[in-house]
Parts: sequence; structure tokens; C-alpha cells
Amino acid sequence: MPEGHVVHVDARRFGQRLRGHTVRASSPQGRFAAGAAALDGRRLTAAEAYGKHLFLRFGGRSGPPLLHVHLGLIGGWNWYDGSGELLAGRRFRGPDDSAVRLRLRAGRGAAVVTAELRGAMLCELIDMEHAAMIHTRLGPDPIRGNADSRRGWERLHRSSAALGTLLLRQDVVAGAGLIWRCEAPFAAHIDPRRPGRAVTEIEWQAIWAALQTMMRAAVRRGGAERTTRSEHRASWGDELYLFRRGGEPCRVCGTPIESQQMGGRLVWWCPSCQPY
DNA sequence: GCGGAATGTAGAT
DNA sequence: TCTACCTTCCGCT
Repeated sequence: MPEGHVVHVDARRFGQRLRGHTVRASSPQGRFAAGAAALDGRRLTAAEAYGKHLFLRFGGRSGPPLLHVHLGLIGGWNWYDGSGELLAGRRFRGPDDSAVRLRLRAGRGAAVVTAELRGAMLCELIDMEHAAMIHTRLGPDPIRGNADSRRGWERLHRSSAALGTLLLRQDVVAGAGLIWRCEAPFAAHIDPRRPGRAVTEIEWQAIWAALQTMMRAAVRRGGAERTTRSEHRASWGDELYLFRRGGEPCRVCGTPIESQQMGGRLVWWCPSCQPY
């Protein structure tokens, strides 16, 4: 469910609210009991997102230094203040502990902050070597300042797969999801069905620039954990032109927006604004 | 109130 | 290729 920008927002929250603090860790659900025990009493020293992967680094005694979390389709973090008030994360409101894979808490009294993880596909302790392997596997992340877009280009321009399929591949663009695989080709005026190898380098640069602009703006907005059918128009404003707008007139030229299955999921495009 | 889909992908088969 | 994750949202009764 969450795309890369959501993971970056959570990484920032960890950096701002828990970094430098010794955390109490627990796994009410039990599935991460051993991992939580290994984290309990250690200090969070760094929080970083790479694509849709979150890495939290812990100091202190020996043991794997990194917590690696991938939210998958339905996972998410909820944040609470000392009084139990929800600070961020609109989902998982229930007080039920039975699904809380990991709870991290730090601070005293009114300054207590709690982060709760539910529904994650992956929650594990790993060493630096393992993290380096994951980084190597991933393509450039448009949200990160040091991303090398040419690495994505190398993988894209040799492929006969459709652009819309390639943009979902995390070894081409780390962090892109269904929203951006539609919106970036629209911004770059390219039909998402066009094969990767028929995309020129200039066009790739336009796609990359659009990904950077839109995904970074989404991080700045923060909070937008998920956009629903009824509210995504309001919460994303004018920034989504195509996503879930099949059949509606294109907001640039008025041509009805088309859609089709691509890789088992829908992709939308404007047949007039996005030449094949 | 109920059932299926969804902004995803690692790991099992 | 299938399943896990086990959530929220949405459309249907």
C-alpha cells in the first residue's frame, strides 16, 4: 500500500522523535519477540529510507545493528504521544495489541513517544552486509539526494517491457509505485505502454525529474499515508492527473483517460497527451 | 453488515 | 506461481 514517500516520512519521524533516545522495545503480537528483546534498551542512532525499505540503526551492545522493515501492501506505523493521542498514521486506530508486531517507546512523562508497527511484510534484524546487499539490489531512489538516475536508465533502455511495468520494478526506480508509474509518464508526455528501449535518454531525464518533483513534494506534505477514492482529490490537490481517473476527461486536453491492466494492475494514461 | 480489493514484494513451492 | 501480511476502504446487500 505505501509507496516510497510514505517510508521516507516515517524515517524522518524516527529521526526527529526517537533518534538519540534509548528505546523500550516489545512485540505484543509476539511474532517479533526475540527481535524486540534484542533491541530493548539500545539507542537509536540513525533512521534511513531507501526506496520502500526502512533501516533503523541501533547502538549499544553487540548484535545486529539494523532493524529492517518493509511494509508490504498493508503495513504501517502509528505514532502516539505520552497521553496515547495519535500523532501520525491514520490507520490502525484500534487499541488492540494483538496485531502490534513491534512497539518502540522512548522519553519520559509527557515527552514519551511511541511508534507501533502492524501488518508489515518484513521486520527483521540484519547486519550491515545484508543492508548493503539490499541497497545494491535497488535502483536509484528519486527522493534521496545522492541518487544516480543513470543506473535506472541502464536497466530501462535495454528492456522490451513496457515503461509502466519498468517503473514498478524496484531495481529501476526504488520507491516508485502505482501512483508514480502513471503520473510520471504523463508529466513526461510518454505512453506508459511504450517499451523501455523505445524511450530516449532525454525522455528518461524528464521522467526522472517528474519522479523527483512529485515524490519529494509528497514527502514534504507528510502525513499522506494513503489516499482513498473519496479523499485523494482533496489531499493531493492538483498533483494527481490520472490515478484512478479512468474515463474522466484529461485535465489538460479533455480527452477521456484510458486504462488497462499492466502487470496485473491498472495503469492510466491520456491517449492525446502521451504519444506512443 | 459483509466480502473483496488495494499505493507491494519476499519467500515458499 | 502462490501465499503471507491481517490493515482500511468501498461497493454491495
